[in-house]
Amino acid sequence: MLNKDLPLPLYYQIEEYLKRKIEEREFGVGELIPSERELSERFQVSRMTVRQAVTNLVNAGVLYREKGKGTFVAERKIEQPLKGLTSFTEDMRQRGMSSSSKLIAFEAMVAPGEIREKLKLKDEEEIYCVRRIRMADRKPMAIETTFMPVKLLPGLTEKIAKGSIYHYVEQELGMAISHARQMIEARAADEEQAHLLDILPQSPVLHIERSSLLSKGIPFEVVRSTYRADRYSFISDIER
Amino acid sequence: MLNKDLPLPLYYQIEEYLKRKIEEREFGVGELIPSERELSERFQVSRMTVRQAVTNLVNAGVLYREKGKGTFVAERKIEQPLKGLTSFTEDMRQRGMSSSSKLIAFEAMVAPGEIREKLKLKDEEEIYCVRRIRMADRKPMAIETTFMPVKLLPGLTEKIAKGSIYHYVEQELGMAISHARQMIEARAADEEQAHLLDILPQSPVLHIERSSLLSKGIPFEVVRSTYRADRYSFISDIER
DNA sequence: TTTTAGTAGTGGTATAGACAACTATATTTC
DNA sequence: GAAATATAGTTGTCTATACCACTACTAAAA
Repeated sequence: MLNKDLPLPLYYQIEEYLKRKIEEREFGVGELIPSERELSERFQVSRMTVRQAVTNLVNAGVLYREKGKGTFVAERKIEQPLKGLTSFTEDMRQRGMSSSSKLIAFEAMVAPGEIREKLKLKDEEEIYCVRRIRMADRKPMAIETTFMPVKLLPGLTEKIAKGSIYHYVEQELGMAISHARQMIEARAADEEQAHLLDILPQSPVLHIERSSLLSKGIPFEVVRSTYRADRYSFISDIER
Repeated sequence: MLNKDLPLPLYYQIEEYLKRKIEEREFGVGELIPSERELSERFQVSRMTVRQAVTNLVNAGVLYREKGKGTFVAERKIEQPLKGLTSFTEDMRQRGMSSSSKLIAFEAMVAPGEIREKLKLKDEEEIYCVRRIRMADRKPMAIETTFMPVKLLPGLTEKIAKGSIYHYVEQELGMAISHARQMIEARAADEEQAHLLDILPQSPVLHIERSSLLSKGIPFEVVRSTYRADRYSFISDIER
């Protein structure tokens, strides 16, 4: 069942096995999975190795344990995983819509005070300011303004900014965004926003400001977005 | 340093030790903590036990590891922890405001179709419907309508509904809400909402619908809230 | 019939060791 | 001096075992 020659850890292969069985409904929601001792016997690994696999899935919310009884398959939280930390591109894809962008501003500038503080930059340090209209199914969905330190994105070009910056950062630069804080407000659209989003002035809009950090807590970006309320709702899962 | 007679696991005592040292700035942000072997030597426990403690703190985001180098103290994510899953009462307390409620409806009724589906109830099953105006610093902040299965809250009274239902559920009934899904939208206030919130009709409001589950995935409540946009913004932390 | 005690099975905690993969530094070799 | 090589220290993975606490069931005792 397991391949000891593969460069993949055994506990990881066991995780994949368990997830597959759950996916295939062989282990149904609320049901017991085989005991740790039985799995270690079946896969010919030590119980500690099985335990590492099961513990990871418990932490991920896929399984839960009850002392003296066994380990059970947890209720699925999600129809779509709907990870909170996704790019606009990915967000729209998950919602089953096509996405595109219209770049309306792309410049490097000295960071204004408020942004400088949030990105923890020194005085005079430069940032990119990228302003885009985000389209879903070819209709305006949001206005998005992104501020990022120039020093973190040496090779950023206008061409990249027209697509997915997240994709560039993760695939090309190999950096990973680890967490973010968001503030969500309801506002009334001003004249400019209404014009760009093709709605009436004073229409309700969802305003989101997100500050994202790379691993080790390095501030990466501040994003201010204004979404059409009639086309967008923000969904999040909350734990504990 | 550790007490082997205490009914507390050794790994837990090591977790507390490490968190204390970080709190006291003895292990500063970004600095190396002692290696796993050194800690196991110091506390006279096996390395696996130290590893369990460190792994838990890595999962909690307090530490991060780098292979071949060591384990480091992570940047603090939070000024206030700002847990997502809090009651209105707790939410306002964290924001430094006093909270109170005005009960405007409290009744048991057969669940309408939409709510029945979300709470996974059988036909004809009854729910409580609690409608409250939520006040912060004595001014209206939100209108909140809560739907809960009667069978889960046998002793719910109007008196309790005037205060914190979450407090009653957790402290008196001993049930714990484990996770929730929220949908957040921007809307324009209708006549009734505007009147209850003391704002002008068509003012922007934040509409939040939350579905909460107890452990093991039992649906507990559906809450629909309408917040004054000029007084409230929704803040959340997102991982990975 | 009811209660009590036993027993087998579960996850929870902990040990002592082993080797692999990776990083940084020092040493040797060219 | 520069490059290749050792080596010491780190986390990553894994083993084989042990005993504890808890649950569910069974068998014996009241």
